[in-house]
Amino acid sequence: MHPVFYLASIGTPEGDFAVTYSDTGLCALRFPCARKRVHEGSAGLQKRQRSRDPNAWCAWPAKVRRWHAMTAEALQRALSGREPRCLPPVDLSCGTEFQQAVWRALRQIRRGDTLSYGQVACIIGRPAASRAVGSACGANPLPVLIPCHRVLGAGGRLGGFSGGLHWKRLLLQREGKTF
DNA sequence: CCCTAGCGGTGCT
DNA sequence: AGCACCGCTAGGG
Repeated sequence: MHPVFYLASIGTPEGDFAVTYSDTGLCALRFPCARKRVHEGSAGLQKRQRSRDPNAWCAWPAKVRRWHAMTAEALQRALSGREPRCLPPVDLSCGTEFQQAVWRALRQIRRGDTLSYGQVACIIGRPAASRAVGSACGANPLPVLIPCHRVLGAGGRLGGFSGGLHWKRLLLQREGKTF
């Protein structure tokens, strides 16, 4: 059974986000104007369908269309600093065990809260792996929705952000944090 | 502010 | 197996 991905985009005031669904859930989201392709280099993508093609859109399983509607609403809410009401099922299977452990931890950080990379490392039981936590955050396939922007450097430093620090600042600002 | 050493996961060769 | 990345951190100018 070959993997199937469904590609779409979500328009927001900040631009168009690209999203990808697998047959088990939402699996990737890219910031507007981010050139990097999702799942590049994988053996997958045998079959893919774009929302720009209305016929392809109609051919999407109902469940995926449902997920897409949920994702669009969640993204709008998250971008305006509110907590998403609900998310579609999420497919994080592209990550290693370590990365998935980090991503799970990130999902527990509530709006308006922040942790340091070191604190996340402690939470997942690898207190010396703060640097690796940073790498795992950078590999987060669902930025914004999995709030890697809520992880800061020790001592309240802003730290990094793969998608560009302006996004991190904006997201934190929308959640009432000043940077 | 800078620099350094030490750290752990990941991907490429 | 080795190695060069990295969204790190603590310590010392």
